[in-house]
Amino acid sequence: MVRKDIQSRLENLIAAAQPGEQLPSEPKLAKQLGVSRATLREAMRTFETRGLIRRQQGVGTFVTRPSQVIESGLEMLESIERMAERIGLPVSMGTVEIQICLADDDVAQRLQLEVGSETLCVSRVIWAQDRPVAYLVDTLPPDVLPPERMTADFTGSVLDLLLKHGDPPLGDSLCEIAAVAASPEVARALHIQRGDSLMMFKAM
Amino acid sequence: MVRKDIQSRLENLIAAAQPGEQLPSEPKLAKQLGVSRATLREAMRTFETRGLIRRQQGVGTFVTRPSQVIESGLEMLESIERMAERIGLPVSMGTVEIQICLADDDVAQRLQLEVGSETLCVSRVIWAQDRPVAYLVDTLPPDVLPPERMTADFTGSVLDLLLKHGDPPLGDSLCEIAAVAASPEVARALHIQRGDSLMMFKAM
DNA sequence: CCTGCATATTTGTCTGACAATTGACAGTTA
DNA sequence: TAACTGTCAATTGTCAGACAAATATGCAGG
Repeated sequence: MVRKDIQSRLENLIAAAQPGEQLPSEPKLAKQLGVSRATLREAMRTFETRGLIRRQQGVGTFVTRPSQVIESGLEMLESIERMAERIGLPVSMGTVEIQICLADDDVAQRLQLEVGSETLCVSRVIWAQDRPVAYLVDTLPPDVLPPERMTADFTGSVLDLLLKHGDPPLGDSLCEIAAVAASPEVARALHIQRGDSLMMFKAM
Repeated sequence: MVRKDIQSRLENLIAAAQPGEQLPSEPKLAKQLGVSRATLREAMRTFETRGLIRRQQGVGTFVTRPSQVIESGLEMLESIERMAERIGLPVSMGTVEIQICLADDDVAQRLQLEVGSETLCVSRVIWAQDRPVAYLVDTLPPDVLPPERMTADFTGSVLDLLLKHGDPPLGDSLCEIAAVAASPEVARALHIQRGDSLMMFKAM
């Protein structure tokens, strides 16, 4: 249980460090923790995978700002952009895909439409610091929003748009999230492993 | 760009493998990919961190993709813990509340029970770093689990309990998450403002 | 059938070395 | 002076081989 030990010690070290701070070099850290450099590197690799540190050859290892995904849990309804703005994270939207979908059974019932009627499906990937953080699918009844407004300059979230247009969103809006296996298309868009479980947001 | 290369190749290899399948041993894989074992291990460590593989000393490396749609509801809790773990956030469970609820229309239909029959409702708050991130409600048919086992020492997740008792997870478990306004009781438990929007997990 | 026990296999860790990249600094030149 | 260049040190990335630890497997003996 050597690696796990130094992993927790490293965790504390990283947690105590300021964002952007440079960690000691690997040989120093390895000697300081009493493990070989290989073991230290494997532990460091986990933190790099988790996005806690950034390593650059010839420069050093630096502590990055911890992701705030968890904290978003309660304010999920708040737009991701707002959240990112609050914490100062650069967020960009990836490929925006707008399709006309036919309402299936479930959608039709929730939106009080007829099965097979046309709905507006807006799907997009949201990036934060070169990492995909969300794959968002919005299903809208076509009369809520004219499509030309979307295609024009669509930078905000659907929620923002709805708020801007004065529609009462909170009354009967429903957000359903399901853990689904990433389809090949989604996996490619997100650069994640196909089959990875991810959260799918179905907001109506 | 050696590690990244073999990382993508490994990604394909893992994606093509069946869940539970054993990968070739590290020396073989390293030779096959043309890298040293240390480099291979660092790449493998990333997959282990992401939960795609499981390694056991003396046994081997196995692909552990939980692509089962079953237990999707219970998986949600696991994904929260895993997500938090990936970011390095300590997650704990708050007040566990167990009630006998009467199945309403929706619940009865999903669990294939009669409307009004008794069900076991387990609700609890999940904390991550002193912040409530989820309010989770599990509804179980009463014959799945005797209540006295719950009240005794309930520290793990429902999933742990079910697995421990050897009960096969129901084939059509469902997880529904809705954004609801916090009721006064919930608001008090969460120490948030009444009326705040939060995510409610309904797992069956 | 079961119980030890030796053995092979596999992952975990260590050691030392070299390669690749980058930043800093002194030296050179227009 | 300002810009460019080459050298050097520091740091991460990769490599090779070895041994330790854990586990499964087959075998002998009860």
